[in-house]
Amino acid sequence: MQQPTAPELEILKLLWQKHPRSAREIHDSLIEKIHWSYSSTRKTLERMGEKGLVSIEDQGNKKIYNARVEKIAVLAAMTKDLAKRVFELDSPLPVAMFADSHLVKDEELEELERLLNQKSED
Amino acid sequence: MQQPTAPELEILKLLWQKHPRSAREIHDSLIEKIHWSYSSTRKTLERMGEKGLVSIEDQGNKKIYNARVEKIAVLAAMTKDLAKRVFELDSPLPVAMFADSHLVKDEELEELERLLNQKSED
DNA sequence: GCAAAAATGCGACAAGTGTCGCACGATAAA
DNA sequence: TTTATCGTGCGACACTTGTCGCATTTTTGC
Repeated sequence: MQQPTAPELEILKLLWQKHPRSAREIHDSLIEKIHWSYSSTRKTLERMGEKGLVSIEDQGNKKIYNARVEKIAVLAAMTKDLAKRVFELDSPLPVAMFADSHLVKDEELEELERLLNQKSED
Repeated sequence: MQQPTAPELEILKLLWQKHPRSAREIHDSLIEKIHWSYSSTRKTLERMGEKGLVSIEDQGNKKIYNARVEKIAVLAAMTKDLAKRVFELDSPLPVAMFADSHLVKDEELEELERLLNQKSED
């Protein structure tokens, strides 16, 4: 799975909270974290579509965006990348570490653990 | 501190093991992990010099390279980036997580912990 | 029905990165 | 000293990413 860049991740976080959303809605929520123009939000969304990170649907003449990658899967992949590529760890990191993240709900911890333990293809 | 890219990190890991080294030596060790040409190793080294990741010294007519950023500092920065940017965690991650990494010696755990606990400037 | 506001479709540009290749001076081996 | 090798200095090119702007088409509030 393609790893999202920093701004892309912020957009995904929004969509994970609630989707679908329009570019305008995403932009308005995003603006607090990323100070850039509406054009930048749109272009980033377009590129995320190309990468498969979001799906783009036409609703009449408007477009609406949905996250196309799963939250826990992305978080797990990024974590495993750090563990493996940076720390060269072979054993999986404990989920406990991330239990405090408000991004991860209790019910999701199990899934995160499962994914963390799963050996990834390099 | 500039975060190293993936290939840059591999080079740093080599230098942290033993430096200074020549471009040739680095390349020969690196080739097992990264399959690219000697030119690529050299260019990457050159760019790392510009970024301040390595220092480049002339020894006679040859050049030798030294890591210019500290191992534990880099590892801590990358870890904190994940915790904060990805998981939006405020409390620091426990060092225990990385105790198994062969990159981190026991004596270094303390320093890593100190750095992990240190709030970073965003 | 029309003008203002919003959404789209694109194109653009600079910076950063991955990845080479080539020409030239320095060195070491024959 | 002549040559084969090695190291260095650069330039180059394609792609990705950050970040916009503009011209058109739609939508919508009088």
